[in-house]
Amino acid sequence: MHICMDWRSVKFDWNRARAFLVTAEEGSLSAAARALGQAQPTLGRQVSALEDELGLALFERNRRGLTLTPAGLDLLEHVRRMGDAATRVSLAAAGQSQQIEGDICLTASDIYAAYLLPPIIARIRRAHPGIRVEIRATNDLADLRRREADIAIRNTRPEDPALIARKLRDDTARLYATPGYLATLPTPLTEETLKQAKFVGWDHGPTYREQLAHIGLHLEAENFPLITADHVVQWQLVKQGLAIGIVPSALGDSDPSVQRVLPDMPPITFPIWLASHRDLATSRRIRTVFDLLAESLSHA
Amino acid sequence: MHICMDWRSVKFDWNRARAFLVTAEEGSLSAAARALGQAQPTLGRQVSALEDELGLALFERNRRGLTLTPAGLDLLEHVRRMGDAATRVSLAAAGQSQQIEGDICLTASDIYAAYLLPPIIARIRRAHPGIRVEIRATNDLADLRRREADIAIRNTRPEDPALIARKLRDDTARLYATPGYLATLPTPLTEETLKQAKFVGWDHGPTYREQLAHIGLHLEAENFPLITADHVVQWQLVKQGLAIGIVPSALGDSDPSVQRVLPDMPPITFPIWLASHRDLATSRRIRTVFDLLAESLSHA
DNA sequence: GCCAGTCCATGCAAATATGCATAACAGAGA
DNA sequence: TCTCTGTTATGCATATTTGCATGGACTGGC
Repeated sequence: MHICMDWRSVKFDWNRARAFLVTAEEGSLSAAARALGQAQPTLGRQVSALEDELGLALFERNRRGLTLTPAGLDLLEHVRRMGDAATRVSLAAAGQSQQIEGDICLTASDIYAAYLLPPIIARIRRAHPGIRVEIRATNDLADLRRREADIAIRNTRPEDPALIARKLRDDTARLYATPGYLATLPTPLTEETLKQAKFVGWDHGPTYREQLAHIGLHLEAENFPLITADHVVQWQLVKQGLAIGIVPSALGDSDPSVQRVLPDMPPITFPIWLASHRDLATSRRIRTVFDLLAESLSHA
Repeated sequence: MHICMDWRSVKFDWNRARAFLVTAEEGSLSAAARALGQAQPTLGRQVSALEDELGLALFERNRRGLTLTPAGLDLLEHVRRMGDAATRVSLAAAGQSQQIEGDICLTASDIYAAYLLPPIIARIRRAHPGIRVEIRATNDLADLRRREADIAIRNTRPEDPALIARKLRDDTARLYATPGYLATLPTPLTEETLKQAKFVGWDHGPTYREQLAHIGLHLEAENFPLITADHVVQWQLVKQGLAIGIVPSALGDSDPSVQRVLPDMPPITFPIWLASHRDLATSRRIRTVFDLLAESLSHA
């Protein structure tokens, strides 16, 4: 420790710096307020107070919002570093926490979150009522480095070395449709006649078709009149009898309103991975949930 | 900007992190409160609140003070990074400031601060009444990187590349004593007979004697019955007629109560440097004071 | 041209944090 | 042993900050 360290440079209100950071990153006071769970006037006043404190205009106030001044832009760079350090503080703190009680945030693809996770969440809640679980259902990979979630369930191998990951098992998905829809197709149904059927697709690109080509189904763009990146919507469309869709076997088989298309066709297989930030692994709560998830998910 | 960045990891109260940092660095809540200009209960409550927020014990509360827990120690490391970033924010902000009004902190050796600086400060205040000047009189080099001061007057060449430095001129110091004291010495006074005189020294080490050896005066430890690192005290001892001391020529010559010892002896010379942090050079206020100091100090 | 949706600024009441005064306690030194 | 200086904790009155409910201004779509 320094003999007589003075904290002149550290005396300014750090929360105001945070307000500035989030406002600048989010682009508006209102958005920042939403992100931070505070009121918009609060953020506005905090930013103004910071400007007064530093004697510096950080934003230019237009009618239509705020734009950073050059000074603000320069400062933002430094405040970002502060934010990064804050993230690491938070990570380390969560990792140190040995309490079972507290919040935990899981992320999974929408369909896993909707149909696979709920019974497991119930089990977690039963075992540890002190844990509050937040579920982030999204198909883009949440950034665990930035702590957008504590634990992620993914279907690809996480490559980030900052993460610890465990492969649980391989899951399978198959083609499903309602009997009503299948009746509209030519019989007998083969991989060849299936080319006249309609499918629900992921996206407009070719990746989905390539996936299907893997299991011997060569389709064209015309086969995909319905496109949605949301798997739950996909599943509901299939249940409505509008098209054939790829659905996780566990979900498809458990619903009597649909049946497998070409039951003898090999399924699509994909891995189930569980991932968490390395620094969080020391947290008792996160460890507990991680293990419970692993245990629950690994046997199909 | 990320599509839907969430600020979960940034939501915790940053001021509490600051409270923790300063408390840990200063060693006690009271010291931290003093350093931060807040009340001790405030710091205590902020730290407690942080502990609650993180669900983590950071300090062990003894009756006699606080000691970091292992978790606190681990966290401190990360919070330090936040503090460093905060320092840089402050530096950048100060550098961006184009206001003349505001605070500025100078540092100089005690004797320069006491006898050289005041008239120059008066000049600064006359020219720019909006500037408030704080003077940090200390003989250890203030750390400009940590912004313990904005501008430093030093007698050695600043080597830190983060600083901008300007050599103003060489200053001289000579041996002074009161006529009364000199009368007690053998006559005629020569470099040889001077070996029987007493001197005021800096420290117990040999550096002071080496300085004197440079100008042809070879003395022993016995010549230094008075030791003080404080030059102002040194000067007062000389004026009391207790011993011979090295005093900046400007100061010694201006005081009729003392006179040069061996007037023909070459003076000790040392440079006067002005230094400031590179990031601060863009500040109009600091630039202004820097230039004023340079102008005032460069002609003897 | 109007309407819905977005943004920021301001007034005011309620919640929150702060500072002061004080208590209780531990060690150093006379 | 007693004082003196240092620490942290607590009660309470006061400042400060916050959130809610507005108002005003702009954009884009119909």
